[in-house]
Amino acid sequence: MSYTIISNDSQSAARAGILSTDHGQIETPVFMPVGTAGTVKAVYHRDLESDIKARIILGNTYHLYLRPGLEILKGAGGIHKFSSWNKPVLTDSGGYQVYSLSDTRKLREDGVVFRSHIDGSKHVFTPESVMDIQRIIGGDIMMAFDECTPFPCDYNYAEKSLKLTHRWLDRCIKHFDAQDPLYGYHQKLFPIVQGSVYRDLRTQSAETIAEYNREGNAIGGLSVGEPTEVMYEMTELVCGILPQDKPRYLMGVGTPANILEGIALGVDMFDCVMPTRNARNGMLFTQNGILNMRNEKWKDDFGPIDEAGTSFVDHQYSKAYLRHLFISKEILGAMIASEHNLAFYLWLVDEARKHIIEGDYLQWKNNMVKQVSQRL
RNA sequence: GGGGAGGUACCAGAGCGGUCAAAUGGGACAGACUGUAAAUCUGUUGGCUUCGCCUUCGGAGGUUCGAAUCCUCCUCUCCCCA
Repeated sequence: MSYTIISNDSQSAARAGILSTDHGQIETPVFMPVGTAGTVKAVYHRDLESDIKARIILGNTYHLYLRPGLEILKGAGGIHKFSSWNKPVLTDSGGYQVYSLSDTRKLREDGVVFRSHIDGSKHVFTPESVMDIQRIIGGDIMMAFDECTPFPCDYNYAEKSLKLTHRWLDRCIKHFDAQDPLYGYHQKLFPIVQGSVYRDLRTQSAETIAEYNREGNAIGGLSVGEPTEVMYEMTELVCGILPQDKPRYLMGVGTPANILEGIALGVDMFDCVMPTRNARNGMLFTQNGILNMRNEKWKDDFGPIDEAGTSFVDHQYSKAYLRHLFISKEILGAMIASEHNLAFYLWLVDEARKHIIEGDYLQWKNNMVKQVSQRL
């Protein structure tokens, strides 16, 4: 895997690049649709590839480990073959589940004891076992096992958690480097910066992670409820420390505006459930703003879903029809909205890339942030 | 013609003398959602000058300090028998 920067923006930290993997090249900045359980919910792989133009998708260690389980994944020959997705995959480590499933897990030095949310059974995740599991899942990019700290989070806990995450990182790297991939293509490991909302902890973490000099680096523990300005502040701080020549991945972010701001701060990769989850709940993101498709005002709007949209769904279906589908709780509504939102997100990062290369990113971004944040 | 059951908020449907502007569903409307335990969750849903007041439980009277709840008549619906 290699990362090549094509263009650096002169007015911001934004850059355009190409990340190469054995399953293909990823032009950055990029948005990675989330496919937790081996599926980007409600979207065909066919559409993900040709209509949405997804360049890489996510899978989740915790969820795939519980279902279908390692035997099946191994038997299938990894997640690409199992799900018939031949482009790159990034697997999250389960560190987010340490946060989101905090009611059903116990944190220890060695690792985390989880209670399965499916059947209550007990499972232990250690940095080593999480590396092994991600080898079996077979993602092109694997993530270090960390604790995503909650917000708010007091300083003492944030510091303690950060140190644990760093010790785990060291174990992840040692174990990862001692193992070969199982399916004949390369896998890379990205470490994750933590440190909550504290500048000194973030600095310390970013410096620690920079020293490992891995193929890419991630920023975690943000977009968990902290003020947006704090998220930007931490991102800027960390991007200033992480290696310039390696891709930076801001985990779990975010809204279209968050992504555009993140790019300006030097982030190359994003993922978020928002375009898919919110789509299933009736929310559409467009370059002109946000729509709640359940709202009564769309009931007789027979115009296209999004005149400026790049997906076929934008022109094939009307707002009135899509509203009807949501009001009627028809599955097709979730499918159309998910496809639209993802196509929009991919369009957005693609436009960002063009403007970085053309040299007017900042100006374009400032205008676009205003547009996409409007409520329609 | 005879016998029986019943008419409650947008719909269905509890309530059967005061704690009822009226349970619960559904529908409608609005909001939330950021490395997915989410096709989920939350709020509102008679009116108003909204810590209170006014008008509501088929219609009209009546009993009572007090009625959606009891009585009388009217009216409408459904079921059974002829």
